[in-house]
Amino acid sequence: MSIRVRFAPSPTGPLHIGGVRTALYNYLLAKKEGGTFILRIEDTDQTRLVEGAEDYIKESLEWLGLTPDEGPGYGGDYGPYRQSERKDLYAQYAQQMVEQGNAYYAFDTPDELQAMRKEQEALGHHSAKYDARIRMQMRNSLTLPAEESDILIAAGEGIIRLKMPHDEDVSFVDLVREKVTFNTSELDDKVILKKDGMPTYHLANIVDDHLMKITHVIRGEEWLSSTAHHVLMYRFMGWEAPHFTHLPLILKPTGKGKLSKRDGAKFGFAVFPLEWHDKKEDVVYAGFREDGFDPKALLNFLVLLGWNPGSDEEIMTMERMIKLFSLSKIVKSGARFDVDKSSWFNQQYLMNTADADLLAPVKAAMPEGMTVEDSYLQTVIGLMKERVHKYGDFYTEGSFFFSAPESYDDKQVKKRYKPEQDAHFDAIKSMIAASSDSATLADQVKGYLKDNELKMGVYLPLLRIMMCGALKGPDLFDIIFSLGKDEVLKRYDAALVAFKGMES
RNA sequence: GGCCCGUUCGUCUAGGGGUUAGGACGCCAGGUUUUCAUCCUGGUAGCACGGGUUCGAAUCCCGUACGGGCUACCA
Repeated sequence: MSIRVRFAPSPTGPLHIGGVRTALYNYLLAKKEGGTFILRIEDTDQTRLVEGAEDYIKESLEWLGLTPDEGPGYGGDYGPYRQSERKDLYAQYAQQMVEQGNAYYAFDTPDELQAMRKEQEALGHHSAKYDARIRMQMRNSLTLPAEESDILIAAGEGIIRLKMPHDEDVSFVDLVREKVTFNTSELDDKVILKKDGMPTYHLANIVDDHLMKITHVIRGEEWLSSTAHHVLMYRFMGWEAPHFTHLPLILKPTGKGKLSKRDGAKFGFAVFPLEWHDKKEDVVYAGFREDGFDPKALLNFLVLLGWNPGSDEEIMTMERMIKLFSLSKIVKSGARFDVDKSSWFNQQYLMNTADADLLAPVKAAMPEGMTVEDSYLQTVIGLMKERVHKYGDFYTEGSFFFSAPESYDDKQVKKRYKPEQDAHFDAIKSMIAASSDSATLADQVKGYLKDNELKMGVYLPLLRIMMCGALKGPDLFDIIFSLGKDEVLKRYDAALVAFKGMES
């Protein structure tokens, strides 16, 4: 049977980086095995829906290149792929479990539940669960006379809870952790069908995974504790459960807790693939795209956060990741997000990509109001790409390619510049004015310096500062030829004036 | 608190009874360069702790500590 996996986010906000990695692992397994990668929108909590979140999720997946084979807007034979549109499907299964004695109706109001928890707390039971010990004290179809429950059910007052069996070990195999066991007496009677007729995650999940013929569930570790409930439900329904794989969480750089929404601003990096404007909070959360990352580099960085190919190979294309991916090499422990390494991956990507392929994304990162010719920009890309980490860096680190320096490294100038050098600089200037190509000019200038017993370490750095403002950047003569003679001579004159103003 | 999961350089990880505990990021030093970056060479730094099992434990077992997750009519 061919593999079918799903990525099932909830549209309650932007997709975060942990979700991106979950999507990636699902995608990789599907592609490796010639299977199907499905996007399912888990929007069963109508109160937490956020406008634009579903579109954001899709746009993110598209940007990353993790395009679903099936999903809302992507077609597929197992739709609809939005749980809210499948609402009518779920009740019958919950109903079936009630009839089988595996579930029951409960009528407790939120107030009553809260009162129960308070009461239990007072008795010393920390965060009490609605479980076998408690359920006979509550208002439900197990405790109320049948006629009374029937009336309440008919009036739409009931919700459906799973009835956990008494003292039974439920085990399942997690492909990363091997065997995991829970005892049902530790498990609560989870709500599976809510008052509004919507299923909770647990019901919707197993029903849809079954109906959509999902073979492998790959999700975050936060779901590990409820997996026993899911396994039990598969058993109640007489369905075969899929294989489970729980992914270690991505932690804050401090290692304290899982990475969350606000950590980006706190630690200085994006936690979302795309920038997200939270209208409710009126906050803009940074995105990797807007920060100048290439999605391929991001994915390469993420795939190694919790998985390895079993070798020292680190720089991988998507094809390579697909080829090498395997669930058995997924790591068990949580991984911290390392900003430095993420930007190293992006730099590696830049260095290994052809200038022409970099043109479009670099253009996209261009500051507002700037206009640059493609051919020139491509030259700059070629000269700068091993010196930058992100797309925007071409304009900041390489600002001198686009405008004359606004200031000069005066410390370095003072160290080297003397007015007596002016005559030699004039000679160099005329060489530039007469030059026709970079290599020849370099030879001429260096030859001149040698012939006159002048130090390269004095004149060349000064010439560079005239062009760039500081001692950094690509080959000096390449810069000169990229800028063009007019611009070079203009900068030359302006710099010399500035240099003279500095010494004194 | 309870249950579940985890713990190898600062970080990401390899190694799963006998290894000088390997690689990558970062950092440091040297080389290359007019400079920066790249590149090359070298260095820094780690098996959480305590008991067992064993001729031998980073590796297997138990305990402890620490960390994480879950503990909603949220996902």
